[in-house]
Amino acid sequence: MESVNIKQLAKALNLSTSTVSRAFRDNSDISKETKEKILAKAKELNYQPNHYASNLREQKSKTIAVIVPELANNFFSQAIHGIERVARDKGYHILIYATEDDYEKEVSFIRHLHNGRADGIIMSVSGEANDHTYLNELSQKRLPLVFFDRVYEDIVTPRVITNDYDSSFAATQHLIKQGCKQIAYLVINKNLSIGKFRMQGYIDALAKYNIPFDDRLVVDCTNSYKKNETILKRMLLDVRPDGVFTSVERLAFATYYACYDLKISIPEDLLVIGFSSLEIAPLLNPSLTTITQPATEIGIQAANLLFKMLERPEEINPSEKIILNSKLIKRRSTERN
Amino acid sequence: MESVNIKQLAKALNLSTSTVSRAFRDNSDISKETKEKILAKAKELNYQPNHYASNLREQKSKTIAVIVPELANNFFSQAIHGIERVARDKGYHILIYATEDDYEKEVSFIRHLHNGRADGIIMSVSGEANDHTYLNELSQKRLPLVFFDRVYEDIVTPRVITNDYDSSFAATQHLIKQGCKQIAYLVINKNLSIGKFRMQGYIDALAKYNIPFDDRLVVDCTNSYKKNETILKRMLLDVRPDGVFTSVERLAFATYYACYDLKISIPEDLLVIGFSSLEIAPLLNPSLTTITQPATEIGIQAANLLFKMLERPEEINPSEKIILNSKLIKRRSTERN
DNA sequence: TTGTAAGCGTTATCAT
DNA sequence: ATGATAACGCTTACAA
Repeated sequence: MESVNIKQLAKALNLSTSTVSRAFRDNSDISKETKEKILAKAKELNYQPNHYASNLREQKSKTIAVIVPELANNFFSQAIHGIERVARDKGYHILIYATEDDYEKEVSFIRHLHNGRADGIIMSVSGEANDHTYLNELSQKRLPLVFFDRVYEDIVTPRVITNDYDSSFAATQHLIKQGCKQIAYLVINKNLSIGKFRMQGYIDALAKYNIPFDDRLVVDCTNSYKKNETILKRMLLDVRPDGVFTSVERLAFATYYACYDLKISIPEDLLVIGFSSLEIAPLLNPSLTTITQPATEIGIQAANLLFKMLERPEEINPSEKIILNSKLIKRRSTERN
Repeated sequence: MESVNIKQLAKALNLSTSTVSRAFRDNSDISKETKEKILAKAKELNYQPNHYASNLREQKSKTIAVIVPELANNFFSQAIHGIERVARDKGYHILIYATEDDYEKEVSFIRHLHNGRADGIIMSVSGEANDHTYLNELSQKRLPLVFFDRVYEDIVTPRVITNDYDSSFAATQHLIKQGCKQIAYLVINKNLSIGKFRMQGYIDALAKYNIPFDDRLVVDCTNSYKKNETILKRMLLDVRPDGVFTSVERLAFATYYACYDLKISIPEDLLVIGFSSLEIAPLLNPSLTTITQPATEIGIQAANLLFKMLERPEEINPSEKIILNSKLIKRRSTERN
């Protein structure tokens, strides 16, 4: 890159670098004339202030890092979309990191972000391990962090989550009211906060309606399509549930596929409901009853929270928690004829 | 951020900053002992070399920028996923920019990237304007650029695309062989290269089977759900096509919604085929026949191309073009009973 | 093998 | 209103 720097621009104008620099920041004293002259010449020579130099000098990067478990995922891509909008408005740049649910990667990303690359972090955690102390390094060094959706309960930092317990309760209750007695609960990571809260809602709803809790109906799934297929098919055949509640979108799809294969028809033989951010849930066969999280809004709020931390840290309560409501949208997959 | 810098680390070890610096880059001469001592202390003090200082010094950022029209989109999120994997392997960071099909934003992003923030750009263009000369500034300054999927034909730079013409031809031919005589072609931006190639495939396939081309069957859609609904419903009622070919995933969904509303049944009354990266196309009602682009692979190849440009620029032909094949996957939406 | 010192491109402080 | 200069944290000749 043979790009123009401030010195060359200054020389071309017979001015000092300080004057030129001032032209690019509004505050300082500078005559309108020279400022205009400078900006014109800058455009002509295609001058862009080098961000690395500025960042080094100013000790901030105008950049935030977003860490998510995966990118090719409706929920996260919508959330990132929300974050992007807010960040763009503020003139911030966004670095993206995907952990692929790998704890090592998560730690490594976080560690490396401590070098000034980003002014703050918005993260949905991988949840694959129990030692989150490395995160406390963040708070020591005051690199602001906001969690969204998937959080670590033992780390104190602002977060944006949804009313998972209530939604789960409502979802389970909905199945019960539709006549289900044997409701399977599909989960990927029971240890994750989200897994726990969602599961508790399920358990409590069963209890409320005096439906006995059955171990075999709580199904631990994985991130592998194939394994899930095996696990699910076995469960569907062995335990014969009349309802399935999936704590994660992907598992609802897996259930559909399994049912197609096994000629179990939804909703005649089995009712299905799931957490999902899928916009085309109405187009599924049958249309899928969902608990829909306001994914974009979650991203927006998380970003707003982070910027509040950056701009007015004193106003932020470290245990601030924004809770948004998911919506239960009833569709054919839970309709009793 | 009160983080440790190289000076403090050096002082803590009674060494010079240069020695410490050397410990973090493999090439230089340094004794194993001191190196280990340094790395140990660095870990203890949680030292991370400041990237902005390094970047400034080395004149490179180990960062690439990815510019896409939208984030909450199957195709782009899969492509970004592919890019991410490659970049991560190379130790690069990724900046994300969404143009929302706004030409101004595209220009602004590109312009601002000329300040050293990124070493290269991977972009799928917005296609909203005809003046792309600003992009030539890139090649003057040698900020490497790779296009993927949506490209500007008049800019010479490496690109990764799919065999759009062939796929379109095949899709149209498929509909014809299924008995369609009145095939609508739904497009969002006819001027975009992708729009053109895909449309040409459609036109040529019609010609091959002596089906007259009908203006009214080429439907210009927008990015607005509502407007598309109106446009589509009117077309479906007025022109009464027996087949619909959508050049973009979203328009296939729009067609489904419109058909549901109008009680037009797919595939009995209307066959539908569309470009789409939707992984759950088999779950739609009816399952959707798709031309599926290898989205993740496109991202991977685009990233590989960019890194080749960065690492061995002399080996790269500026008009290099990688063409990947999409797959026509037949499903219920184009089945004649 | 290690240390010294210059410089990457900016911006802030202090003069003028 | 403008200019000179030091400093941000790091890397790399060059010197020792």
